[in-house]
Amino acid sequence: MHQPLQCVKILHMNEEVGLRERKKRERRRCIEDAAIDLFEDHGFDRTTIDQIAAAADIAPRTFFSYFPTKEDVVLADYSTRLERIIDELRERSESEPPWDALQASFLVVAADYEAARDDLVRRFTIMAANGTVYARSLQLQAGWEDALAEVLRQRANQKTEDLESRLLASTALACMRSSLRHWLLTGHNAALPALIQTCFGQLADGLTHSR
Amino acid sequence: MHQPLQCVKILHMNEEVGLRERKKRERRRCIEDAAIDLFEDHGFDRTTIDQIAAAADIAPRTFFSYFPTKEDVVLADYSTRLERIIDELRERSESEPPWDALQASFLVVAADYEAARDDLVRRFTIMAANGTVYARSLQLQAGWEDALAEVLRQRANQKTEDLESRLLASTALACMRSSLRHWLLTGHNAALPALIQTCFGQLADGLTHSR
DNA sequence: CCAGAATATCGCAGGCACTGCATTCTTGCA
DNA sequence: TGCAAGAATGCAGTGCCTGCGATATTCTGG
Repeated sequence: MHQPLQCVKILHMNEEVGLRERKKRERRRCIEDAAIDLFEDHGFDRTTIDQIAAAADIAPRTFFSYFPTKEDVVLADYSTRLERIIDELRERSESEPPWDALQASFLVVAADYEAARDDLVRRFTIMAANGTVYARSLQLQAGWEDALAEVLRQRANQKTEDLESRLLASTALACMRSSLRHWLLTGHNAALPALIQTCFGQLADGLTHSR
Repeated sequence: MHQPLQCVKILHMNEEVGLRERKKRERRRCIEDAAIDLFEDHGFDRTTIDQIAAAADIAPRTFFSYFPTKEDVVLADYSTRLERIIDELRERSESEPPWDALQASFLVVAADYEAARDDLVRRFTIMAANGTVYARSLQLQAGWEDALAEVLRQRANQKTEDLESRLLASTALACMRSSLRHWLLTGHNAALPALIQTCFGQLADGLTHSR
């Protein structure tokens, strides 16, 4: 119904990236860079919105039209990556076992993590050092857990919220967090996808035979 | 006052519960009750510290000598329960497989949850309805995950932080959250320990054969 | 029982994140 | 070019949270 119309609109926007849209993206990036520099130099807590605004050459009020909270500057495109996992999962065959589908979906995005390695390490380092930033990231992950569980529920033709889908989504995210943490702590030299695969594999085989 | 001096002294020496300590606990409980009533009636966001203080008959400033943040009133004794899981895990034989030990430790505390059912349901309901409270609970859980992983690491005689211990701790907490959520959504009629056992069992057997 | 030590409560001033609203400026389009 | 949409800004205000100094309460040793 609205599908054709939407396509036209999207195409139109992609062809002509107006000055307005371009400036908005530039400024957003500018705020991110300025903020992350300040966070690294003086710490997250000791950096104020006013300081970020000054460094990014915007009015303090303007900051909040780009990011809802100070924490979200660090997480920024975090959300788009996780949304991609969900898209990936939706496109996979329903005949595939749910855990396999989850693993495959996470691995696709994990490969991208390697590409933007340095930038991600900076952000994750700030996140690991500050409780409120980490709390915010967990809060966002809770939202994605809901979305993941919902997709899994539909795949299994469950009518109501079921424990199994929730558990699968929750453990998948646990795999991701554990892998990311280990990746950071070990100097992010190992391949992230391999770590994730290890975690998913462990849970696939069962934890009774662990160790 | 009405009691003989000797009794007071004996009580003090044996239990160390002076008037000071007793009043502190009473007031803490009083603040919790007042706050939770207000949260239920007007919502967490629409309740201010000043309102809580007025209802609990204390100065607003005093609130923060009992709770570090507004969110923590809802979570209150949450932390002591999770600490008990860690104590339980420490006392278990090291020959026991880690996942079995984790399951047993969580089940012990889950039984207590049933005892304080109504109070917990009130708190969890507020938590489920408010993002910042849930975020705070996840932040606290992250701390317990660290502690759990550390105990598991020592059990396995690992020298440095290892991926396996972290994954075990993380998935165990995922089991707990999933179970609690399902318990709440289904009208908290089912036995919580049974739900937790289901989750742990699923992961013990392996997720490849899921569904 | 009573001073002084230890500790709790309280009031005050202030910092900072975040919001709503009204105004001004920039950009897109006819 | 002129007008409508949207972005940036300034301002005033709310509310959480903190440090500090003053006051009140409880504990302890004599």
